[in-house]
Amino acid sequence: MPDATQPTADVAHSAAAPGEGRPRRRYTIGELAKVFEVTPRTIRFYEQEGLLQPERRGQTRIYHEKDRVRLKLTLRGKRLGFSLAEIREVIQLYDNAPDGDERQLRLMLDILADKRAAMQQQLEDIRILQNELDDVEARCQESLAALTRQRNKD
Amino acid sequence: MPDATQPTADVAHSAAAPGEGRPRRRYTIGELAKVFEVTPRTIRFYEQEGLLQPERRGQTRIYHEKDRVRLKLTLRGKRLGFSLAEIREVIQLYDNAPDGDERQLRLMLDILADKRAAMQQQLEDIRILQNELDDVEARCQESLAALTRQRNKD
DNA sequence: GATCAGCTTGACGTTTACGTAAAGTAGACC
DNA sequence: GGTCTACTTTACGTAAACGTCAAGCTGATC
Repeated sequence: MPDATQPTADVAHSAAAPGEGRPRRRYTIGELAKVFEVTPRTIRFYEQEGLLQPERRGQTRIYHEKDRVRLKLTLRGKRLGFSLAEIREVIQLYDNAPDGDERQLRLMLDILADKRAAMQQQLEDIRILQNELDDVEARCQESLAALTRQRNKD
Repeated sequence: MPDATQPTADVAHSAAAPGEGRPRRRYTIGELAKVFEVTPRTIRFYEQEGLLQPERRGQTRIYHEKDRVRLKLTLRGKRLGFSLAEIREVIQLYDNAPDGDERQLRLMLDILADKRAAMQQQLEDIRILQNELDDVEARCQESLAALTRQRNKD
């Protein structure tokens, strides 16, 4: 099932560098994993698939806000049934502002239209499924009410 | 990507039995496959997974309206990122009107609430993703407009 | 009656998205 | 300096959802 749980995803832990204006939060892989309720393995895998590009301090990875946002986007995409490859596409859309080429821009707009159509279809699908759930629930409630009436007859 | 294409799924082919009121449509596996744009293999697999129970005429499968509806439901579920196991659950919810047991009924209502929560989360996810797409599109349009202005300066 | 399209059942292969275990490293603490 | 804990890479394993043969049956048509 597309998991309905969504993390608040804001932890206060690493310190701001002294004399620095913005907090400039940094995360270890374990912290991010805990926050989003995934395993470190998953996060490394996403990196391997080109969805994340954390900084390296020697051998260990250091994640910044950008990475956190990307991970969040990734998990959201997964809840919507996107494959990692598709999510990567979206991410590349997102931070490739193709300023130069007009052909590129038009292509991008086309792709966006496609994604938008997919979203639209999803909305429709959800609407229908919700109706079906309503249906089942109504029948359940009815059965339950019938049972209760039955019992009160005594 | 959750496929945005959705088949109209109404073909006129098999005949109604003579003297019968309703059309009583029947489908071969190939017909269903074509209508929904999946392979026969997929449909057999869904049967193996307990999502479909077509009639058998000797060795060959015969699909009725009920099967068509189930297949449609299944594909809709897939577009929403449900696993086949979860879809089977929903289907069982759908045609198990548990008239008898109160405990069963209450459990069913709980499960329904869960599914409903998942749907709700999906709606939220879609809303957010649509906003992000809007964002990217706006940037694209802006770049494009800038290019056009540039060109018109000549 | 041969051929052909479309159905059937195995059975093994493939992709995706990780899980899991092994073996090593690096910093913090006693 | 030993011990933890949390990180690292490498590598093999696995579940889900089919794809892809292979080999055979079956009804229609030439």
